[in-house]
Parts: sequence; C-alpha cells; structure tokens
Amino acid sequence: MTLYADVVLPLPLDQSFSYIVPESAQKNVKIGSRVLVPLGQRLLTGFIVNLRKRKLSQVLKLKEIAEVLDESPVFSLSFLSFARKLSSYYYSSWGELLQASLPPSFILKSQKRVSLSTKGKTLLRGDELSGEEKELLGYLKKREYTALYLKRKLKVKNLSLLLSRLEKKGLIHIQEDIEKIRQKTAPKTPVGETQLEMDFSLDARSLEVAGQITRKIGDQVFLPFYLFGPSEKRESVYFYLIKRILADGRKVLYLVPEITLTQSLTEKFEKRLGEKVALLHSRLSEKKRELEWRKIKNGEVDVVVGPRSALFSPLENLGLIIVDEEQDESYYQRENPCYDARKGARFRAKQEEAVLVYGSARPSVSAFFWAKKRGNLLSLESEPRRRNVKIVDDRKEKGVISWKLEEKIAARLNKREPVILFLNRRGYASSLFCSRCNTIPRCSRCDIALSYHKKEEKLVCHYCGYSLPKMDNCPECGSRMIRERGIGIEALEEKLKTLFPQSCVTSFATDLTRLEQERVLHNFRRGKIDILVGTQLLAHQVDVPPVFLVGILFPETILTLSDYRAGQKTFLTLSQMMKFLKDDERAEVLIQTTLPQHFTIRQAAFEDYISFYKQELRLRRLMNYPPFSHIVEVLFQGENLRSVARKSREFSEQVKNEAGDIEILGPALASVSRVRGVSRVQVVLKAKRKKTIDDVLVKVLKTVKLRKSILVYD
DNA sequence: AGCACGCCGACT
DNA sequence: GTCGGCGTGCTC
Repeated sequence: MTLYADVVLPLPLDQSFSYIVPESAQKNVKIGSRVLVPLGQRLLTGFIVNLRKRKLSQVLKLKEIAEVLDESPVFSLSFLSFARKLSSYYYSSWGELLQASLPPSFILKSQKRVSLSTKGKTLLRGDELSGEEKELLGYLKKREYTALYLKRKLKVKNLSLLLSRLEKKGLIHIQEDIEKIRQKTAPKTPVGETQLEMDFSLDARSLEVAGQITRKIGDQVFLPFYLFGPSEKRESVYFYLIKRILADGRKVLYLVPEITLTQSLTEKFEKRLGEKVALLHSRLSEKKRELEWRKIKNGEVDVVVGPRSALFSPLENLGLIIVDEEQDESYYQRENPCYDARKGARFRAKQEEAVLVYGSARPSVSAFFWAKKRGNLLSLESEPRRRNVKIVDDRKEKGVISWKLEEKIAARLNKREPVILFLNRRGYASSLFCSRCNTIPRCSRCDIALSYHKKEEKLVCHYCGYSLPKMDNCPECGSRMIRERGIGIEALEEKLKTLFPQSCVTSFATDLTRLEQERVLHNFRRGKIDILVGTQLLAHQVDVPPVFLVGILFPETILTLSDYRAGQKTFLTLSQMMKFLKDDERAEVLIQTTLPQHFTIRQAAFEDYISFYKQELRLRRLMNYPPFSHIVEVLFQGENLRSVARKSREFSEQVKNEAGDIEILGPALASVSRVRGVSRVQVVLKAKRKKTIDDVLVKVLKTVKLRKSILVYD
C-alpha cells in the first residue's frame, strides 16, 4: 500500500505539498521529520506535517520523496501545531517558521555545478557567442563553478535562463548535487551534579507573589501571569519559579531582549543553575548553534536562555516560559518570517500547558491592560525613588547645549565625575540645504535626506548606507551657501570639545564597528572618558557604570513619528536612558526639550508608569487603537511605484467589498516611501476583533500577488 | 521563492 | 527576424 506525506516547504506559501513515501522508507517515516523533495526543477528540504493512506486528489500526479533525512523527527507534534498557530496569526509561512527553528545546517539545498563541455571549449575560440555567453564560458575555462558563485561574480540579470540556454546548446554541463551534512550526533556531555547557588532571598511580597503562582502549578494547565516590578525583584521570583519547575522535572524557557545577552548574564545563569543551561543567540557560530540545538533536543538541557529566536528551541516537557522585559520591541521580528515572540510564548505555553510569566517594570500598554483585565497581574512593590530631574525648555535657549546643562556638566567635570549625554541622532547634521535655492541633497535610492557626517566628510543615507563626499557647492544652483540642519551627536561632541577643551569627549553610535564600540565602553568603565555622548544604541547597552549626571537632549524626536505607539516608545526610551543615573540622591537628570509640558516626557522624567499608562490608555481608547482593536499593516513593495500603487488599490478595494467591521486606512505611501529603490505603499486595517480581519485578509491575499510584508499589532 | 512560459519592443 | 525585457502563474 502506498503512503502519502504532506510536506511544508520553506517558501512564502500558505500550503503544503503531497508526496509519495518511497517503499523503502515506509516503515520509518514519521511526522516532524525532514525530507528532501523535488519541487519543479529544484530539490528542497521540507517537513512532514501529516501522513495519510489515501491521496487527497485523484487528478494530481504525485512525485516521490527523494530522501527522508531524519530517523527521529526534528519536530514534535505539539511543536508543529504551535508553529502553525503562530504562523497563521502573523500571516507568515509555516515552512519558513519551521526552517527558522532549526540550525541553518539542517536545511539542505541543491547546488548546481556548471562546467564547460568539449563543444563549449571549441566554440569559445570562435566568434558566434554573445557578450555574456562569452564571459560565462571564459570563467569556466579553468575550472567548474557553482551557479551561486557565478551569479555573484557575473552581473547577469537572469543567470538561470542563460545557463539553461547554454545547456540546451550543449556548451556546458550542469550537475545538481546536494551538500551533505555531517550527521554527527552531539557527544553526550556528562550531566554532573552541579553546586547551585540556591539562596534566593525573597522579601515578603515577592514570596507571596511567587506563592500565588506556585500554588496553581501542578494541574497541567496553561497559567499566564504578569509580574510588574523592578528587575532585581522579578529576577528573584523567576529563579524561585525555575527551581520549582525543575524540581517537577519540567523544563524552562527564559526569553530576554536581544541586547541583554552579555557575558554577565551567562555567568549569572551558570552560577545559579549550573551546567544544564543553554544559551542561544544569533551571534553563535553555525557549529555551536547546531551543538546547542542537539543538546537541547537530547534533553540534556533544563533551561534555555535566549532572545526571541530561542522561542523555537526544541525543549520537550516545557513547564515554564519567562518573557522578561516584555515591553522590549526586539521581541518582534519584522523580517520574514514575521512573528512576535511575546505572543509566540503565549501560544507555546498554551500548547504545552505551561506557566507563562511576562515581566517588566514598564509593561507595554496592551500587555498591562490585558493582565489587569484577565486578573493575572502580580505587582511587586518598588520603593518610590525621588530623583532630581530638571526639564529645560529648549525654546528659550540659543545653542545646542542649554546654559543650565553646560553649568551642570562643568560642575561634574570639576569633581572629576563622568557625564553621559543622550541625543538620538547620528552624524553631524540630519541634512544639508542650500540657503539660496533650498535644495536638500537626498538619497537617489531612498526617499530620505542624506545625513551629514563631518568626521568622514560624507553625506550618508541612514536607510541604505549609500554615501557620497560632502559637496562645497549646491548641486543645483552652484552657490556656496550650504547650511546644516538638525543637530546630530557629532555636532554635540564638537560643541562639548570647545566648551570643555580639557576633557575627553567621545561619542557612541552605530557608525562605530562592534570592536570600536567595545573599546569606547571599556575606556568609559576605566574612567578614561569624561563625557560620553550616545544615541539610542548607548541606551541599549548594559554594564555601563552609572553616573551622577545624565543629560537627555530632544527626547521628543520619537514623538513625532506617525505610529500609535510613539508615546510608549518615547516613554520607554527616556526610562531606559534614566537607568544610567547613579542610585544616589545627589545624582541628577537634565532633560532638554522643546516640549517641556508634554505629558509623556514628564511622566517618564518622574518615572510615573501608572499615570503614563492611564493617559496612554485613554488615548488609545479614544482613537480605537490596541488594546481596543487589532491593527494589521500590509506593506506592498516593488520596483515601480505604478504597479505597487495599482495592486495596493486593488487590494483595499477588495477588502472594502468584503465589508465586515474593518476600518481601512490608505493605501498611502509608507513614511519612507522608497528604500533601496523599492517603493513602499501601505494599507492599514483596523478592527475590534482580529478574526474579522483574518477572514477577509485570507481571502483577499490569495488574489493579490505582489511582494508584501504584513505586520500585526495588538 | 524560483523557475518556466508567453507576450511585447529594439536591435543585428 | 531574434534577443531579452518583465508580467503571470505554478510548483505535489
């Protein structure tokens, strides 16, 4: 009897493909295994998601699975179902999500090797070949190459067409092979008894909270909680819970924001939890990642710590998922496959009937709202801190640095105390302009003004990286009256150097390489830097020694974004910057802004999360933004604006026809309407219930075909 | 996503 | 008359 397998492939498609299971493999195939299957001209690595005895369609001619790659499945049934749910929630492809869950080396791809035939060799000497044919064959004279290599080396637009033409003419040979992976199993690391640091001192309230959670553990049900409180207290509750779950023989997944992944965290976990902790992150080498994956799969690991991608680690018997710093946007993956690891954690915890704990001192508005509403909010008290915060009205100031800030800096420098300043704008000036004809140099591939970087004497596009030397004359009218607009950190650094010539001033931004960044931080820790000026990148660093004076310049830049979360982002960024302040009553923050009365800035300044939340929630309710609605943003992308515009209009028309209670915004040009030569048009859908959008979108997306990405907010 | 097919303009 | 551009549609 024939056996059929439903296979999903890592392609942006919402469907599976059926294949015949070869006779020889029938006994051993299992759902969740990787297979090599032919699709069109290619061989792809897919995943079996179902096995059946009867074929689904009588008309379709099925192909056979080329090879079953696993003896034991890489995915469990529950993992498959979790990934399926996550992918459909975010309109991403199941197969792509599954692919992302495995170490890259687990995905085999066919490789085309191209070599010159004897006929090709003789023809190469003649004159009957076109330019690009000659170029290609010329390459192959010495040795054979892979198609991928040739594609990169030659700048031929349609290489596959050229290759198949030449093959038909008999000038080249194309051989297709699969790169074999080493099927080495990870050596079992001896699981020794580790001396754990188990003395987690919990204060009365933390113990009470931990008790509220642990009392409910045991009946194998999905248990969600939100832990609201300062990080040290959250952490001790986490460790208490981890201990408890491990004692039950279940495993733990601990998610942290991308940037928190530092040496210190690794050490802390190893000290507290011993060797059975695996750390996963994107900077691990391919080999190391594979090794860690196998260790987890083999059940040798009890706790996995990592950023959003760790959500997919192959832990079985999962009892607890922690999502710390829940408000952090790095949990949202915006590249395909798109997903939000916070929501993903919820799906997975539900699937595994595990405890789910979100934690933050400054929760995202939506999560806090739902935690309150669902009654699973647990508050850990935090002592209100009185901090010296001064808000300076910049509209009354002349220079970049207000005299108040200058005075404060001078006072600190006199005491030989370092200062940190934040300004969230890279470069020297956000743009140049000609004061005679008002021309602004813009990027040729993006719809954005070029930033002026003085150190390199360059104009740089912050979207695509394109740069050109700074011009002295206006490219339009030739006048020499080129001016700068918008102060960046280079300008701030320059100004500080003239104000405080004795001091060491250094700036910290993405312009620096990782190594240079490391060096700056190192120097700062050793007290070699008096004034450190940074962008948001600096705000994301951990292990920066706190200082007595933090200056925050123009935090309102984010507020002007056309994003319903602009308020939340501003609040969070400001809060993050204020963390660099020493916990000392003499320490002070100075916020220099053109919006000194703005409530978000004031609430952040005075660390008043609750009133920020109330204000923000009121606004969201008024505007029908999440958590009171669901927003799905569809971004259409394409080389020429005409077709992108046409498709997006067709799309929104169809959505309108499907009616439902959907609010449609757009189509409109995205805030940056062109990036790297690709035009972007967006349509935003808003509805009370997500299902309302889903029902319509699933139908409409089948008919509108164009490169697009879909972002879901709730 | 890739790849084939098919229909148009512009070049030997 | 062919090449090669891209728009459309399919892949078990």
